[in-house]
Amino acid sequence: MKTQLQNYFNRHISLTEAQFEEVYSCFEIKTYQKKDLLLREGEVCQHKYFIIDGLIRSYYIDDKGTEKITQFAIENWWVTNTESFALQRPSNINLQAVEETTVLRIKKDDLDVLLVEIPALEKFFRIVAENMVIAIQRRYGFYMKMNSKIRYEHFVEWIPDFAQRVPLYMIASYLDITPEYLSQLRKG
Amino acid sequence: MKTQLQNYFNRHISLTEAQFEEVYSCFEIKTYQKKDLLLREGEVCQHKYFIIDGLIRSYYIDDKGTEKITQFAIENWWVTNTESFALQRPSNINLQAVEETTVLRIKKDDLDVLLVEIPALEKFFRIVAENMVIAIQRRYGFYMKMNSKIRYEHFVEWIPDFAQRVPLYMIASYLDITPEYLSQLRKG
DNA sequence: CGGTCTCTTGACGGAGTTCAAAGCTAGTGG
DNA sequence: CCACTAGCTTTGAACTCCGTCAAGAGACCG
Repeated sequence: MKTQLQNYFNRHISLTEAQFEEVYSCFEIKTYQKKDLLLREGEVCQHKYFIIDGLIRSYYIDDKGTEKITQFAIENWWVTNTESFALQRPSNINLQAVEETTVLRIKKDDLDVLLVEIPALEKFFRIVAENMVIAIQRRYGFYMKMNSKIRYEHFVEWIPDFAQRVPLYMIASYLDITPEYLSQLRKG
Repeated sequence: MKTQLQNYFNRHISLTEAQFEEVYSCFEIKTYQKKDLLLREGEVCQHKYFIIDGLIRSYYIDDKGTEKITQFAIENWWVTNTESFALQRPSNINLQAVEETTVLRIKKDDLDVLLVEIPALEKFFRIVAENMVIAIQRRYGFYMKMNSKIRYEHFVEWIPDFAQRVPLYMIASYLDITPEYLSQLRKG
């Protein structure tokens, strides 16, 4: 658990043992049961979460009362609602555990202090943010180019892991297809 | 021009006069004519651009040979192809001046050096990257929720500036509508 | 003026949604 | 170990939004 986080930091920056200890001491271990909410729509997001094990989804409820999934995240991913966290505004999405999920989480206040004390962390989170930009752009780029069928095939092929662990109707929602139409696609 | 950049830095961090001079000395002034390319598909993106004046679009050509616009940027915005720049991979998009455009640009190599010498810049670009995440998520979030008509109305109302300076068919492309259908929408 | 770039019109077709209903499946309690 | 229920997936028919194609009308520029 501790080494899992440490390995992640070491991918991008090098912290001394003492520095990492200081960082780690700011994190809190939390386990969420299936369907527990990490963040509720309307609340201000106070944490960044590093997923040790499990699966988180980010979703909102549209005008018609339908759940719309905007993101999945698994082991070794960072999750938060960037907008709510950075600007300290009410969140427009929910974060929910799809499975039983264990995370290391850090409070915004603690992170702000750490960023001042250990400037290398600025670089770390800059890179994390840039990678997020790249990931989001890739996703929506692909998304706009391809039709539903190809989106689904790509999803299954590219992240088979998710296809196993997540019910179909959630995949449909994430791909912005109705479950009914996805059903059609899987037939033919 | 110099103060325009300085003001932008000061929004997020405070640099001493000497530090800013060092930073500024790494930037180069460039003016592009209408239709000039700042970055061509297939090239590796070597610069971040800060727009002093003008209007840039980011686009690619799809399978059918149609231009697809993924982004507009104007005065006081940063532009680059994040993926190509950060990972030093061939770009999948073009950056082009829609009007005559003046920018301050910085090379990746020079920026990398600056980031080491002036760690405050790490914070600056972390925030810029986070803001980009927020902007992209807002855009595509809105995008997925709303139909073409509302997307167009929102675009005109929200950024009337662009609606003035950019031909309709580019707006259509950006909103992922055909020019023909946009024409329909504007009628009714 | 002639050409190129931009915007509009209308007929048609297709991808994907909606609605209503039924079939499956797995977990739960008796 | 069976029965029941809630959660998940499938079906099919009607409908809608939006793209495609082909053509024409302005508008701007040399």
